[in-house]
Amino acid sequence: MSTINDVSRLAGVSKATVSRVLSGTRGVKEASRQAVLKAVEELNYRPNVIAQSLFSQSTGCIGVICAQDNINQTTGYLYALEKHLSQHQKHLLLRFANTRNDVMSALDELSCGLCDDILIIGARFPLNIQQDNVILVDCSVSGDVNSIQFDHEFAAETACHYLISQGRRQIALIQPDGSGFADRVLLGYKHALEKNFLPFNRNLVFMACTSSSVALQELLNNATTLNFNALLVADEQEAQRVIPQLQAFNKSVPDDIMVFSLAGSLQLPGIPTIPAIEYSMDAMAARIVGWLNEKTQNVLDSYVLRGDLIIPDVRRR
Amino acid sequence: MSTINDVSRLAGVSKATVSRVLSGTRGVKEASRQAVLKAVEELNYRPNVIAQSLFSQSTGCIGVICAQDNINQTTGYLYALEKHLSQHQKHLLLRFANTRNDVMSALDELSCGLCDDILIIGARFPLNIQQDNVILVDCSVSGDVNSIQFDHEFAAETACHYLISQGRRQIALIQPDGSGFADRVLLGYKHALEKNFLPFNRNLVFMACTSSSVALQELLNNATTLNFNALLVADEQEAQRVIPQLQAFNKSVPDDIMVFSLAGSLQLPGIPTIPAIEYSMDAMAARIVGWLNEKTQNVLDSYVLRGDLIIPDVRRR
DNA sequence: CTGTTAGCGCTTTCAT
DNA sequence: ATGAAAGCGCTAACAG
Repeated sequence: MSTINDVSRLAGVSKATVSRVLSGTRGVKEASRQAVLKAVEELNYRPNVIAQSLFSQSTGCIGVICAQDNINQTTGYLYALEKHLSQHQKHLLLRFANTRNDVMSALDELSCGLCDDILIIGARFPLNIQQDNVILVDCSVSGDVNSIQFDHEFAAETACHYLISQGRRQIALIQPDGSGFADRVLLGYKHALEKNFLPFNRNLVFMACTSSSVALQELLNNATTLNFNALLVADEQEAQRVIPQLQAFNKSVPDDIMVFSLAGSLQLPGIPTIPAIEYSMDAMAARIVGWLNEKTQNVLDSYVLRGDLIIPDVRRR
Repeated sequence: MSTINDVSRLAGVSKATVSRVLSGTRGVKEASRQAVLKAVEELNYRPNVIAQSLFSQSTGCIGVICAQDNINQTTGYLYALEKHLSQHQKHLLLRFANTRNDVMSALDELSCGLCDDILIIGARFPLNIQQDNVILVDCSVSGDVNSIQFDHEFAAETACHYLISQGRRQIALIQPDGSGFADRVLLGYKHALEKNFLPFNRNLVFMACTSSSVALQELLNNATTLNFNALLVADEQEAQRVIPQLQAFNKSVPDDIMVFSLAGSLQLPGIPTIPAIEYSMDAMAARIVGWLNEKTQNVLDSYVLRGDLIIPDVRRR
């Protein structure tokens, strides 16, 4: 690989001039400009970004640590993030980490000058981050650090409003263990019931259950006394687990029971689409990149992103 | 961030000694060793990898350009690659690119000293790569450059053998347009038939079709004269597209028609598992990282990876 | 065993 | 307008 020295020698100018031509920071005599450009072309010279980074003290690399339990969900994040990052000439450094320890050591390995900033996505365990160049995205808890969280209360409330508008007034709710958002979801759920003058039936609600199928089983066992015609689950994965179980009980979806996912649908071919709250990965990525570019404003501090209600297009099915 | 200068000053030794203690390359008097370690601890010093990279002329970054049309398939690659790369203290720089131009410009942007090597994954368009630090993985064509390809002939032959062993002797084959492997698949298909003394019926074979559903429709329309009880499709996505279409025609899967995916199954919950050829992402990643570490041997040059036959566990369903 | 010195490739004052 | 020189943080000869 040729260096700036090779170019300056060939062009008959100094390194400084070459640098100036390429960065366009200062005026340069047209003659030397052409000479430099010609030499650059001839040698196929590309400035070494590592040397530039050493000087500028920034690499343009953003570390992304994916801690999601469901790896397939990361794709949406990564695609949106990469798109926005590359548009701003930033690079995405990818790491996967399943445990707190893994996240911390990944964080450690990326914090030695390689990454300007670091994103941690989807961690469902307590993290105690001190560094102010770290953003927590959709993580369970957050201390003083920057974070983007999803508005789970809003999601639950929106979901219930929709279900009620569809004539579903007995809404069951199954919340998996350790999500850390269970209280917010319950709040939204209750608000929606209140606003619709519907009673709250605690037997329809399963909080922090280790197994959603056990919870559902219990729900179904009591189906004689306990009528329900809608079921709120945490995410698409849960939904796909729950639907066959309902069908095995001769409950048709969505006719008998409408299943609603509180966190996005995968939109995979072959999977029947169900109503869901979806979070715009694009909005999230835009927000993040915006913050990365102008760190001055601390707008990101505990930013809450609201999801959109997505209902399946019945005509298409 | 503290530098090696800060450490050397605090420890009362020279930069060189600090460097030696940290890299452990040379003997150092225990006293100064301790002094350095103490200073490092106190200042929370971490060597700047960018400065190290500038000197060593290598960053430990591996660029990964995902050109797969089906983004969800990238997850498997990325997860396996990241796991193996991080085990060898290498970093994964992620890019997505959908077109030839996008791939080329991504390649360009990553080839300025940032990445030691670059992987291009799943490109289905012609690429003319010159650089010898680029590996093509599961790409349609490859020139003189390093590449890992999947053994599509073997996959098709294995698939047919399995189907025939299951009593399916009328095997239809639908190959999407532009895969670039159609000929290899056809070869494997024909070989399997030959070895089982079965006739080749060209009406069962749809090569380079723009729409698999149109091809299937044609197949189904001729179903009176054209019996088939197995269907080979390119990948899981195709399979999930095709199965509802079959069912809509009152063909049950797999009883009437066994659908077989030639490139992996997604293993998502809620999706019925079908028999498939799966490629071990782990084996692939291991192979790649092995090559990255010892570039001397050119074993990778046009390496062909064989898939494994995966059959659904009928007892579990 | 350890300090001095010379770079890795680039940018940027500071003179000229 | 442009060249010389300093320096980003680190490593490795080369002397002591």
